[in-house]
Amino acid sequence: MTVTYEFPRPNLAVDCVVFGLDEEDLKILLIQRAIPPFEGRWALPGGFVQIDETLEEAALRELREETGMQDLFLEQLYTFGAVGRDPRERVVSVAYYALVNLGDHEIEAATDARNAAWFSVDDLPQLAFDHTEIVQTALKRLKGKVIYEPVGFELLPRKFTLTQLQRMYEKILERPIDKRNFRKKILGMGLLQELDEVQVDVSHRAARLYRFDEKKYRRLRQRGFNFEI
Amino acid sequence: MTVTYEFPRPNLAVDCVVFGLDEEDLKILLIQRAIPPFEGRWALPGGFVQIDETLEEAALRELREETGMQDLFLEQLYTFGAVGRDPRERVVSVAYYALVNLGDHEIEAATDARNAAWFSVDDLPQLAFDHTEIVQTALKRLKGKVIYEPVGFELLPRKFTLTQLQRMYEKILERPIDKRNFRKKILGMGLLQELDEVQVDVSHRAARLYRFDEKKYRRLRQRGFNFEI
DNA sequence: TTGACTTGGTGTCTGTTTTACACTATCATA
DNA sequence: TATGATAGTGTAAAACAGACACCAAGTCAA
Repeated sequence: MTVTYEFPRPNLAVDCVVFGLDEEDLKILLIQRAIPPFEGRWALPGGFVQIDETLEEAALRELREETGMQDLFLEQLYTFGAVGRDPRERVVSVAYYALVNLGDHEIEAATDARNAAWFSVDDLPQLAFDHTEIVQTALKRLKGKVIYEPVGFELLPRKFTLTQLQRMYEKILERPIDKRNFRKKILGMGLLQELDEVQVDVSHRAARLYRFDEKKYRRLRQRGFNFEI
Repeated sequence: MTVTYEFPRPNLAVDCVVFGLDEEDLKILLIQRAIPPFEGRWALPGGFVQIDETLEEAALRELREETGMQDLFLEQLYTFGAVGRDPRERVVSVAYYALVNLGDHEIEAATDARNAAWFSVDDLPQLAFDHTEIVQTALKRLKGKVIYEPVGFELLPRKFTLTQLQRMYEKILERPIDKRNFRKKILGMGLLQELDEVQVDVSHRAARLYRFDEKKYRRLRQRGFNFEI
């Protein structure tokens, strides 16, 4: 099955920057390419957009096919259209990004991918295509976004401690935050629900657990509340 | 000359939201379509991306061809990829936006456009395709951006009064701003160069003229200075 | 069982920023 | 020379941001 057009068209692709967080680092999900070009090289999960699916559908499909990941919230990042970014032919790629909790998702390599794995953002391998630039753009955007929207909760497990939350902000913003000021501010926003539970299996005083109260968030957001950190 | 591909491909387009400002209103540049679909309907300037040009080059070319506008700074806005957004066939469109001073640019309708004209953003005609959605997205972005970057100067003539500057912020942000606080803040940033000139031909006390000092802006920006309004 | 270690949890003070607010100055024109 | 239009200016109060240090609770090992 082939198609004929009057003028040549760029091929249209999507790429996904999926962020995760563990105790150590902010991480990104990469796949190892099983086919040329850049066979064997690590790359962002992604692929070509089919004629009858939206861009976001394409991104979700490729993520599922290549990494087994499902049900995540994608946000559009930027569209990369440099003429030589793919050595085969003209490819324009719409990049998306997502935040996930590492524990919630089992990854599994599949179609077109030899392997899928998490890499610390400050220790990435050499990437295929212009994917290093895409990752840089995503990091910048995440950093910019986390300041004025409580967006990072998706990186944490549903129940978390204030210290975990603070570490997350410190990792994304790449600067230390004062513990007392942070707690004052974040509790003052009224977005956290204090639970009657504490950490278990820790070899020191157990910290209280909290969870993100999405209802309160939506209420406050509607009123134009300011979530700056 | 035709081309044949193994799989169908979306057609790739660009669209431009060009903002301008006059004494009355924030405006947007529209063209009246000379060809179907939506013949005669007003639409954003834009068109298909050629195989050997970048997205931004395509946007600049279309602007020049359709409106005569040249030499403007485009910033990528968002990529619109809904499946039925163009009635003819699948078209994915990368939207750009720009700010210009109305006085600096003569517009002239050309290729594919019957006419080109400025429309007040709160009195737009019915637009072709999903262009109303694109305009809404651009307005939201402009509003978000103007708060933390001194971006609006491009909307004003090179020499302007503080009142003109304040009116611009009020029009974009859609809220009144206190005159004294505004002046304190904006002068405190050190981005404005006070000129030895005042308005002429006004039937009241003439206001001092200022201009935007791009050098100072770049210096401050490098140091991570905060330009919040 | 006690002491050392680890992380949790808390309040105050100070300087800065933001906001609210009203009158005089200058110029043109009638 | 009076009127009308816009320019230009300062202060006080409140809110916010940032710096800073110690005790509490639990685990573990001697």
